[in-house]
Amino acid sequence: MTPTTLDAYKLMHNGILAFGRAERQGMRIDVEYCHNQMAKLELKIAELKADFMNSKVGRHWSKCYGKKTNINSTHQLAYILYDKRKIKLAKKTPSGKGAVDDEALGMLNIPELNTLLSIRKLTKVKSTYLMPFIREQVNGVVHPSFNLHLARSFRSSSDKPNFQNIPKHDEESMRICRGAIKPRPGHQIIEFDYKGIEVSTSVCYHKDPRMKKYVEDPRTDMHRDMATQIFCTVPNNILRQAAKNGFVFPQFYGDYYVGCTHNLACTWGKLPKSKWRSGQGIEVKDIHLSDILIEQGIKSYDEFEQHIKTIESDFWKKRFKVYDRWKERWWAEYQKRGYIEMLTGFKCVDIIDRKQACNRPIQGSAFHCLLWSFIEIDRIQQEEQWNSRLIGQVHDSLVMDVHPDELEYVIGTVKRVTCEELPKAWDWIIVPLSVDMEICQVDAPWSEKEEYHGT
DNA sequence: GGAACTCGCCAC
DNA sequence: AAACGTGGCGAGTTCC
Repeated sequence: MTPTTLDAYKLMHNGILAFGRAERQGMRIDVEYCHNQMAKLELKIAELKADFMNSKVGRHWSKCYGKKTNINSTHQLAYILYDKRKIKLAKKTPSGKGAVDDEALGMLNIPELNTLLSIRKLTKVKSTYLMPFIREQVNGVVHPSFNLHLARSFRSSSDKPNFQNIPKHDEESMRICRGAIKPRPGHQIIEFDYKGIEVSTSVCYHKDPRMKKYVEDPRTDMHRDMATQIFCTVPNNILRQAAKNGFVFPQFYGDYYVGCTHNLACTWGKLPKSKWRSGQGIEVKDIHLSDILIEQGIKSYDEFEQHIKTIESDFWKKRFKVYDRWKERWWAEYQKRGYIEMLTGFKCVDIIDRKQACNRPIQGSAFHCLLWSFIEIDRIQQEEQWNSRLIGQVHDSLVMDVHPDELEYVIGTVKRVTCEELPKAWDWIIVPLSVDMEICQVDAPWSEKEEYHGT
């Protein structure tokens, strides 16, 4: 039952064939829509650009660069802001120069820079998504590649066009980009995604009883508990999300309290890196975050950092101490043997550091769960000659183009394969699995997706 | 004229 | 001791 290297090989082999069929199937692109959206974006970008060039920074810029002024150039912008206008660096790039990314510009508090951020966002949508969709489509269909031989974590990657990074969280970008992707006529797009598959997979390695409980018992909620501890209040969904994306996942990936504090305070809590006053930060039930934390004796960013340091220590040394010990053992074993062995049968022979040694088996095996399911659903879809088709995959989710008459049957089959048959095939899976679903109406583009709870 | 680099940003 | 894991890719720039 424990997969061997031969099993691992077969997973790759069958995975490539299944992905090949999805690639050949491809997905419809509404080319006319793309052209219309691009025209709209160009107009908006031109307006915003005119605004910006009329501002103080904009005029200074064109005075320095004349005809060579390029609003897309980060180098030029950094030169104008930091060398010409002598603005104090808000932030540095990894190589130590003045940063001009979203966060850095936000911190400078110069109104026209917000215009620049809007321009960047729209330009990104146009040149990274809409233009490649048009470039890559053949007769209105794109055929994204899904690669199994590139990611060192044994995940997949996707290119030409990349199907795995289409905007989802920013509502406006999501609407424009996913609005271009449509099902075949008379069909509908459905996406199934494994709920918390990386956390579940990690439990299969370290078997931490407290994390196992969180994964097994639907009445418990790890992210909500962490949000309660971090923000010292009954958390709403925004704070829960903040705890999840600003603390829990970064901690799993190897971040530490300094980085997490920055995530939680600046990115999510909208709190400054200073002493806090009443009325700062996001609002939670009519109360500002700063007031909640000040009430608890956390009166400044530095005190919040100490608070998070304590929580980090509690997280690894008490709450999930079995997971913590597993990381030590796992790293020691890698150092001794020179490779790590995944529960899916893969040997990862590579020069890696501690974080990579602990992350790869988890990320890799979590993806292998999806891959196994993809292969099996692909097999059934052929054998039973479905009209519905697998068309893509995003690490922990699979995307299908389904005929409405087959919808209920497809959902039943996918749920059975992903949540029942997979754990039967791999007995190392010691936690229950579940999937969430998003579905679009017949003929509707992917932007119209909605959570689905039927059957 | 292309390779290689930096920076920035999208996804999980 | 140091400090976020895995990808793709566009745009600008520099080097050869």
